[in-house]
Amino acid sequence: MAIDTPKPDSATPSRPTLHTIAQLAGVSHQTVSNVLNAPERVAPNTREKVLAVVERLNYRPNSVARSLALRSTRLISLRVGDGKRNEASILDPFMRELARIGSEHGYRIVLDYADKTDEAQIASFEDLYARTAVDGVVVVETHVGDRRPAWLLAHHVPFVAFGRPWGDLGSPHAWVDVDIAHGMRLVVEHLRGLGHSRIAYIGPPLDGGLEDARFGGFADAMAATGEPFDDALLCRAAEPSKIRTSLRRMLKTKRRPTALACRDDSYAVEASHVVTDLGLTVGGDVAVAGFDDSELARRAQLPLTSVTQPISEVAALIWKSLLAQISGAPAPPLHQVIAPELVVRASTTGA
Amino acid sequence: MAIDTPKPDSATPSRPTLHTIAQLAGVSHQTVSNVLNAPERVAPNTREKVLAVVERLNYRPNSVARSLALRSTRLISLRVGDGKRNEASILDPFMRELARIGSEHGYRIVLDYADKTDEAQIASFEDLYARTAVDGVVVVETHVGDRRPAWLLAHHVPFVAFGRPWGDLGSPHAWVDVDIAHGMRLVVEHLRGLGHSRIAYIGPPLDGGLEDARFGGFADAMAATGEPFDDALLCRAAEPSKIRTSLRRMLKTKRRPTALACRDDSYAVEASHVVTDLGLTVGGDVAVAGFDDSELARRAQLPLTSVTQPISEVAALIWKSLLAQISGAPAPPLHQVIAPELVVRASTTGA
DNA sequence: ACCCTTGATTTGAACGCTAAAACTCGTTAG
DNA sequence: CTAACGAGTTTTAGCGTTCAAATCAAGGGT
Repeated sequence: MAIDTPKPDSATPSRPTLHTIAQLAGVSHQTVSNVLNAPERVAPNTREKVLAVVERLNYRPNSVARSLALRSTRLISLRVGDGKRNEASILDPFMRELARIGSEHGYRIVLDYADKTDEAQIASFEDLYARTAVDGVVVVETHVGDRRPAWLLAHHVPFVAFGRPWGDLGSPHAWVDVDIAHGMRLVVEHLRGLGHSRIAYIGPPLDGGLEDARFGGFADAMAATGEPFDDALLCRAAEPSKIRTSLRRMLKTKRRPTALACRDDSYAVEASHVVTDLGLTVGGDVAVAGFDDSELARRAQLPLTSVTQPISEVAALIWKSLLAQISGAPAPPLHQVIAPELVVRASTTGA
Repeated sequence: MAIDTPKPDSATPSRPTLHTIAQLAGVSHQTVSNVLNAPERVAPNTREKVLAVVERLNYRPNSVARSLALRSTRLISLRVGDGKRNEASILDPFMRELARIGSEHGYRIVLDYADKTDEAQIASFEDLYARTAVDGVVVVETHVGDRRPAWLLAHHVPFVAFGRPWGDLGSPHAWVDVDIAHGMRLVVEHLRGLGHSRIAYIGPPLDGGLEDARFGGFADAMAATGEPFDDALLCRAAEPSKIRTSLRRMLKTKRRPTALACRDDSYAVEASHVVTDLGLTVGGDVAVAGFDDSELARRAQLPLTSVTQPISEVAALIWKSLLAQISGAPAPPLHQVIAPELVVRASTTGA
């Protein structure tokens, strides 16, 4: 058995392989593999002998070769966009959290760039699938009429959606979502507890999905805790400038709201600006509550009462389901809503 | 030549391989490979024949097998942390931009979780290196005494740093950085142009690197454009609360500053709050300028004048250098500072 | 007619790993 | 005394590509 003549002095010293270790330890390559993957199969003293060499050369199995043999990349795809049109600020910390938890299981997140449209994302999935480039996918920003879950399901790609399947909660795919209605209820109960009865809702137009749930949660909680919601106190627009003018008008009316429940921190910040511009005080004259507990909320002039998105729990559940799907264990798909929590700050209680 | 008996009806239909295509097209697997990678080598009519099958089956070469044969993963590692301690907000859009540009070259960004310490990150590199898990690395948040570049250099790992090598600008590794001194000069010139002579600097303590450059750029520009910087107008602290008390005191003095140049938008937001708390107006009584042009700046009560971080250009240069290093082309390492631009908003010009 | 070239294609080996089958050899049972 | 066993180990055969060398067919020149 000829021993490879080592290359003279290549710039990049070639890394050791199973074969290298095997030769140095005087065993076969498979024994080395066993030491690493199924130590109980090999006799204690050969194990020691092999491990000594492994450690000396700081050997680690080549992950590409491993992926080929095992048909598993240990990579999960997460789509990113150009971030131009206000892609939810909650996604960045979520991404980190996914990466963090994944690393505990030997998995990594790979960023796949694609436009926001379902078609673009499905084209991306198609590519990843055909090339077996990832073991699974995390889908974010689900919406009404979302075509992605059906495609992934049809192609047996392991995936979990962050966001419920609008329209069909019983869809046979795994998803996790935050209980927005509950979050809104917490906001309403908090404001009611402070004595507010005229509470306005500030948000974007309905979309048949997420926005309906947010507003619906708010309206339901209003009805359940006292005087139901008064439509005159609705301020709904997509553009910040429209929000401003519309809210300004509302705040000038005789029976103006004493509290504003906002769709998210971004709207809440906008609303706060209007309040102070009118010479009113946030937290004093008008209570303002946001949603998401983003940096925006924490860093506002008067820190905003908000609702935390439990992204750690969401990420943990997503991994749990993903890993289960990948391992092929037959299990009922994950369908879970997680209750968020209220964070009370000065914007509702006053300074 | 026996044709594989197709498995009856496996749940996941196995994807076509080169071999599959070859059989259906009646050629050898290598010809199929050539059609895909070096079309000029194969006769036009066989090419057509093969392409027809490729398209019919929607075949794409398995990227793992390709990686193994080519010894290239087309993956670049970017470290992420838990985001707990305020990891620069500029990094999130930067990450997206890296992913976007990479996708144009068939490369992807993979998130590798590691603590902020150099040691933790080097341990991560070591692992990636030994397993040949990536083709290169993007290093961010360089600092004084950074141990990462030396390690990567010693192991011939292609990498580019976003951030100059503090202490040794001639270091033989590739880096890109934003010309912070120039950014500060733009701020100072802008404020001078508005007639301000008493301009304060608000920032964290010096660190011998980045912070010195920021403050130095400011002080130099001050000296170059009129009255040099007055040490009494320095407000330096790491904690937001200390910034607040210290700035409050400064603004109550007889010769208070009429403008505040801040280390970044985060400090600027903090400073703005102090200004309005004292009953003064931002943009009127006191001009406030930030740095980074982050969401915080755009969404402030009075939008902040700030300095844009040219992350698109930075990302583009990083890819250019990375790809060059990976291709092995001998080229002088990239050492480049990019000039940022000033974005004037109401916080300095008044509403 | 013969050899040499050229272009198109195929064959064989390699990339570095794992799974499964095959082999060794000291024990134990029949 | 031999057959069966089983723990430990090696051998063989992939995984799906690419690269390098080998083969083949068709001309072209002498």
